Amino acid sequence: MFVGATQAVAPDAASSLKLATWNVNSIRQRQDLVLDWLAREKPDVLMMQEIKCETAQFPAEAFKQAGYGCVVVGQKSYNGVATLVRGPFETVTECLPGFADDAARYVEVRTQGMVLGNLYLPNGNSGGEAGYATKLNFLDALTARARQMLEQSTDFVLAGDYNICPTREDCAPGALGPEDALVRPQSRAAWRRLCWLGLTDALRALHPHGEAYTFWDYQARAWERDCGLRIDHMLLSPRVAERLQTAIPDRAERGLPRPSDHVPFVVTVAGGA
DNA sequence: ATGGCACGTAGGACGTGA
Repeated sequence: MFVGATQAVAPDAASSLKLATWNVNSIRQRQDLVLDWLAREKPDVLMMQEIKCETAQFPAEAFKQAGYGCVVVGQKSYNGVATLVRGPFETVTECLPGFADDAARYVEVRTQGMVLGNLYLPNGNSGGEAGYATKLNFLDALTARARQMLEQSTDFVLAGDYNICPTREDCAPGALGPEDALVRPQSRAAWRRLCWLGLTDALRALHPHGEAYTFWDYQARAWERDCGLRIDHMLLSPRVAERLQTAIPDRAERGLPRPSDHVPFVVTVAGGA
């Protein structure tokens, strides 16, 4: 087979991999909305956060009928993550190595030749300084995990609700005070330490500037005023970053009835073949 | 500045979210 001139990599549904992350704010409240979205968008993988239920309460059967296998790490009332995968996969870990906390905030799967970490970072605004320290500890452990996978030459994506606005333009004017845990300098410094391992912020790699919010508060008519935040992210390891095609927050989802306060963030990468 | 909204746990308000 003749290999001709280099061709621009164009998004191609047949050969590209579609990955999504979405903080659903209770899967029991959002089940039908998520199923509708899956039927429309047909991602290969959906990483969900804040499912807010115990593992046994997760509607796994409904998603199975929609064509997805799932791994669920739930707990009562709060937190909880679940990853839906079309096609074969295996679970790598159901907790973040090096983070000593029983909160359900991390799950990792291997599929399509890469490791996909699904994470829900502590908000950091509750529990005083100890609560904030937990957020930084999680980021330290995540950074160590990323470093380990880089050393092993593993292709990976770290996706989820980071609860960090990386820069000023990721936070609408007046949306948060300067002391908020989502914008505190220490939070942003920890984000940069993670990125500086050599990871690529999928959204900013393709859209270096401008608003790309993924969250609008339920309060104060935040959606109507477009008073949003960019806090849901995907970080790509180097070889995955070279395959990056698109990165789009699905804003339309926020305007539907009874939405989550977060919208899906969708990234496509060229297929392995 | 003030948390005004939504969720789960309750079967009242309250903690949490960001």
